[in-house]
Parts: sequence; structure tokens; C-alpha cells
Amino acid sequence: MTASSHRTAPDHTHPDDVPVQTALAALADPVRLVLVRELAGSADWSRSCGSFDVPVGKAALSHHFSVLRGAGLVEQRDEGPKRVNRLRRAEFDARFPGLLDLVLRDD
Amino acid sequence: MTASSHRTAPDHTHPDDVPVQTALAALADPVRLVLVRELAGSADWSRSCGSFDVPVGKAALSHHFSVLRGAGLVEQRDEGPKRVNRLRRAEFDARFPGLLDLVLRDD
DNA sequence: GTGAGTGTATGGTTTTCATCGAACACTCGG
DNA sequence: CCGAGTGTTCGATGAAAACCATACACTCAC
Repeated sequence: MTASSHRTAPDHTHPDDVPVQTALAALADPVRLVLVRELAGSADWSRSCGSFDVPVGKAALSHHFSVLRGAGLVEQRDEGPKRVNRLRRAEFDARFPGLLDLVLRDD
Repeated sequence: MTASSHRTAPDHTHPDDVPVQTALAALADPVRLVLVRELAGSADWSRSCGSFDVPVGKAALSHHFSVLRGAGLVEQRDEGPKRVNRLRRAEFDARFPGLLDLVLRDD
């Protein structure tokens, strides 16, 4: 009915409610860094969770996305059987100016 | 003779040689964050390692400073029996524009 | 309804990291 | 030369985090 999916909608944290430390920790992981970067290079809602090229299993992937949500970096929405993602660029940028640019610009 | 101290001079890493990930990881620790912030509020070379108000023993403190050096955040110099510190503001800022400001401005 | 595709939850293993206590190295003032 | 002060190194411990395999929940096409 709710056009939603798996069981319950994912709970998001707004960047404004995120401590710097949490944001830094979220970005200080190689796998999550790849997720954020690939996400930055894709249109909003165009990438499902499974569409990323990272060397971890589904379970770990799911956990990483949970961390990214908790850091206010990613928003998720259920679309049919898949969960699609969006990088919260503007909101995150407003809260942590320059941080996202930094991790995206870097080799 | 060398006017130095403990055994060997500490080996520093220039911010230019530091991967983003390393920088983020270094700053994503509560103790190190305190060190960096207190350091930012003090004059260069005015603070010895033991002069910081953090709830850890000497061994852990020493390790944290080692991490900060490795991230290009702190420079150290031996001054008599004590090792004094300096925040590498300009250099680190040049490598990671805005990052330091971010962690310093935050509540 | 069934089966394929997708993501989450759980439990357990492994790795990583912060921490401590104790031993050591160095400097300096007596 | 000693002793106090300062910081590093080592080994061990404990907690946190990443990871996997399995089992489960949901959606959709057929």
C-alpha cells in the first residue's frame, strides 16, 4: 500500500543532527568512500544498493549503507524490489562545507 | 650533541603525502580531536605532549601523537627533556582546504 | 502461486584499534 | 653520579568494527 518495500522504511538522519566525528568516521572507510564517490557520479535515485562495485558481500554492503544514512550522507527510497540511493549533497554541504568536495576531488 | 632528545627524532609526514582517508581517520577519534583543538588554541611550540587534558595514559598519548604526525597534522620538536608541538595549519590547509576549519569550528 | 531478484537481520569469526602497565631512554638540576 | 621528569616501546587485553554465511522478508514477472 505504501509503495514501500522490504519491511519498514529506512530511518534517515539529517546532516544537521550529525556530529563531525560521525561524519569523519563514516568517510574514513575505503568501501564507503567508493560508494559515496560512485554515488556522486550518478544521477539521484539512479543507483540501487547492489549496483556498486565493491568487494564485499550483501550483508556488509547493507551495513555500510546504514552507516552512510546515519551520517546524513545518503538518502534511500524503495522502488519496487530495490532500494535506490541519492547523495545528500546540498544538505551535507550546508552542514559540513567543503568536506564532500574534499573526498570527491581526491585521487 | 644534536640538541635532540629521547632517542631518535620523530619522523614526520608532510600533508601532501597523506591520503584523505588517513587524514579523516586521524581526526575521527575523540582524543585526537581534543589534541588538535587545544593545539589550535595555543601558540606554536608552546605545548609539550604531557600538557594536554585527555583521559588517557602516557602510552596511549604517545601513540595518538604518532598518528597525528603520520597524518601531517602535527609537527614535533625536542626541547630539552620535553617534546613540544605545533599544528601544521598552513600546510594541512593547503592539502585539505577547509577540513581543519571544519573540525575546529564544530561544537 | 511460484521463483528469481533484492535487501535486511542475526550470529559468529576475524581484524583492527585504543588502552594500559611496565620497562627503557633521554635530559636536566642537584 | 643520582633522581625526578618526560616521552617511547613492548606485550597483552578489551572493545569496536568489518565481514561472511545463512535465514528471512518483500516485490515483481510469469
